[in-house]
Amino acid sequence: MEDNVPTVGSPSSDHMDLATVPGLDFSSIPPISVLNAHFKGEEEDRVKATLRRHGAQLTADVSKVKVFVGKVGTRKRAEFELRARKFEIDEVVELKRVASPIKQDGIPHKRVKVRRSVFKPIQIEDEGSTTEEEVDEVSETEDEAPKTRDTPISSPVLPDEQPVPIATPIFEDTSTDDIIRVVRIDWLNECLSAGRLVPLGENLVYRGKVKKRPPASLGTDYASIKATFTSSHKAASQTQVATRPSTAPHILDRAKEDASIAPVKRQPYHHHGNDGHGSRRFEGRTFTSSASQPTFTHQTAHLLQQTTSEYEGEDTDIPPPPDWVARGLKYACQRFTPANPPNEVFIEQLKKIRTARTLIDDAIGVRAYSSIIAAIAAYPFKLSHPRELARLPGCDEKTAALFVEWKNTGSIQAVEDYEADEVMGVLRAFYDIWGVGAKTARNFYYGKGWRDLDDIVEYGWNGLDRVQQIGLKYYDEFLEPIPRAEVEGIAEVVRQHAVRLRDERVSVTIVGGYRRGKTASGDVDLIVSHPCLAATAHLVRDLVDSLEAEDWITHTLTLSLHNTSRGQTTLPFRTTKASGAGFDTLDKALVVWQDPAWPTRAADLAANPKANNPNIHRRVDIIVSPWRTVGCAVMGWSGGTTFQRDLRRYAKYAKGWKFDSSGVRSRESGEVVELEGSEGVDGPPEEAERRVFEGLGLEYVPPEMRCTN
DNA sequence: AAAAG
Repeated sequence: MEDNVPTVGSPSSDHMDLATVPGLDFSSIPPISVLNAHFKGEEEDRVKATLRRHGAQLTADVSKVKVFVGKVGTRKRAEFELRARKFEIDEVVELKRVASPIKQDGIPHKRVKVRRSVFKPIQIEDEGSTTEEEVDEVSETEDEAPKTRDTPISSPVLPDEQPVPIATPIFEDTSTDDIIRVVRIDWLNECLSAGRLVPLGENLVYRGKVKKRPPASLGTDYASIKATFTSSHKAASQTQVATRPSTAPHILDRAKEDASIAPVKRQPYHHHGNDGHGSRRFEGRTFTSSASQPTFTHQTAHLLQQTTSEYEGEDTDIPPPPDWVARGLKYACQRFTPANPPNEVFIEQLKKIRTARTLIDDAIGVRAYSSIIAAIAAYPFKLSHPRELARLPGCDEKTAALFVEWKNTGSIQAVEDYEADEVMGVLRAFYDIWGVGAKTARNFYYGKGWRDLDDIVEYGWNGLDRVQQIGLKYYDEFLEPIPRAEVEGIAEVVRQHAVRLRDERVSVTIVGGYRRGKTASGDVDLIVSHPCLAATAHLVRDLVDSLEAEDWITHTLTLSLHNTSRGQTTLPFRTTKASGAGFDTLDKALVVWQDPAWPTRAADLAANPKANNPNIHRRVDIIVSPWRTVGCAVMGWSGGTTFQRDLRRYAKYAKGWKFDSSGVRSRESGEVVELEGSEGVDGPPEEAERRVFEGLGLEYVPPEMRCTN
């Protein structure tokens, strides 16, 4: 496909032609620079070469550049790129566009959608690794990005904006202002196919007046990082003498700036979040995409070279790759991941970047970082050289660059930015409400204009659903870690009730973080089972009723009986899409738990029948599994998130199966694969779990070695 | 959209 597609004029510019088009001359256009975001491989070099061959004044000098070209789909993205390069744009000259529905009403959801599809996240090198449930994931993965526009393709620029398109020089400005433009790369292709300069039209994504240009840069870009990195020696000679721009004052400045525009509080109906610059400028900071972090890009080029040169000649000191790397095992379920790995401190930084990705609702970025984190967490040596890192699955030179930055400066700019960003703090607080995800958190901030939890309570309480109200009511309590002893106590209560409801043969297995060995858990996850198939039918409901009757359960957040209503069979493969990635395959109750007993209870109640129970509220998940698939249930609920995701991917790609906590099916025939026998195993659920590992062809991984998060 | 790992 690559070679057959006509290259010139390819709208995505993926195939910039190498030929020189006679008569095409860019020399009249102002100094131009290429935005490297979203470029793959040699692409950026090809674009630059093409421009150069046609006489363009290519420059890396931020004091001169007037035009940026790149894969930039939206105004917002353009703003971001400029901001990231430390341009201060004083005034945005709005491009008037015809009938752009999104622009008209500025619906935040749509903006998010558009923006998200525009940037390309860290790439994971292995073929299908970004996909778990490929249906919904592949579609939102890369490539379609540059084609996404926030205006209809045909929407012309209004006449007053570009008076007489063809006759007038394309980049002429009437004013003496320092005008900067961001132009979509497609324009270049259109020029190439036309054989002459064509009007910018819709390819002019952004135009603004520069208030302040950034200090002179190092002129190094990402391509050279890659080159340096891959070449492994002789880096020092290319190293330019340069110091890292002092970031501290900059951050402070911006923090101040941010504070100054920071919201007058309590204006729930005044949507200052949407329309002005106010909050939009917070979106898509450095952490939106490490693929395009010019802030550290040229700094890092230097740093990486520096590090690489520091390590020159020490290649032999790099430890041989661990067995799982050498054998090319790329799934987290194929290796041991302990709780406190040697590179924990670095991993903490990456987790913050991932959190930022979560909060900007960038699922792909979250997955990419999760893979990276999981791989590093399984790496048994303290990382000393970036090249060690880059051989791990999911990691590449960008990851290595982060490592170098962290190693050499003790911090990572993207993390600093995230932590200094007030908006992220607010979003994070909202996200921590049970029942509120990234979308809702963002809507609270950008849509409703709320700035803290009090705002929600004060202005939004009635708009919350029941579950969110509960989440907010017990906000602090749910964030309190639960000690192991208390987890065990809760499990024991559940067991007693289950025994009372059925018989002595019930089993309660504590899964989740507890089983991975955490000293304290965020919630309690229990798998309840019974060797008799009939005994587990409707058991969740019976349990909830019973525990509620004794005041252990104060609220039921969700109760699902899907499995029972299906006759407790393994979730069918090719079911309706709505049944999702397997969340509601087993019967379960997500409840709020509280110990009903307290020392002075009797007296308190005597004095006041409505006396308050002072005990802390806890989140408890009670999952009921039929015996014949408990192994899958226990396995599916014990690992860290990435372990689980990779387990599904492994089952899919290595076995052609669909793994689910309610069992395993063949993707080909749709038939149940009975890894635990048709009636389940004789031993305890842990024994059944071992059988599942065996059946999947996996080495047993003890739960304490599934700490991929 | 959100909940689980």
